[in-house]
Amino acid sequence: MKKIEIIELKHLHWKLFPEIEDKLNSFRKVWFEENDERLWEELVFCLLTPQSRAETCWKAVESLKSKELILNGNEKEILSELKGIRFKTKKAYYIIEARKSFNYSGKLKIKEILASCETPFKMREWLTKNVKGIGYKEASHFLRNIGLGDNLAILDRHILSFMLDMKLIERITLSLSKKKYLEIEEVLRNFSQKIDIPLVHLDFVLWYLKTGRIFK
DNA sequence: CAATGCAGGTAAACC
DNA sequence: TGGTTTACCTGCATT
Repeated sequence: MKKIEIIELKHLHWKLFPEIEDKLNSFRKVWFEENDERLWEELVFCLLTPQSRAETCWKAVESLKSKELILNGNEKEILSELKGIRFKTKKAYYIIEARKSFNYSGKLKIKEILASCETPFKMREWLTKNVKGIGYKEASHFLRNIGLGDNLAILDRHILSFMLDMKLIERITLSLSKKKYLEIEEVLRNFSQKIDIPLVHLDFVLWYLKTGRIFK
């Protein structure tokens, strides 16, 4: 990716702002208007995403839905729908484990549990502690996708290499501990204020710069 | 074509 | 105890 100038970022953001807001509003509807099944689909998607293509993961989620396996399929059945997804054996296991942990006498209870956490920040803590396969990056991704990610950073490889370019961080480490994640997130939060682009918008702006598209 | 390198992470093992 | 390394596993681009 070519060197990005801050002025260019601001300009780009101004141009993309309405589209990004539309997208964010559609995410917000998930939390405020949709049911637990819909939240579960997003969580499954985020469990599949690491090191795999978003498009392939969406197809897998759609396939699980259409075959009515996403709520009831066993590990083997779920696995059979995860074609093309990296670490699928482990991910099928994570999906089963997560579904069990949200299951209260046959009913999924995600919204209620998250709501009891009170803030998105605490929800993220809860998710990383209680859902195997979900770390800070994917928890932030999930919360963003259901409309609660306004003050969270999704520190993926692209964002980190951007931060490196901008000299916001010194190096990219192989894995981020909780402490490190929160530190770097705070740096990006401050940067987003400085350049007057909301933290949750930054991800889309950079993605657009790289791919020419808003949606990911 | 085969070999190689490396992706939009996380948990667990390892000092 | 906490930072660092490794296993997980496959598709795809590059050589």
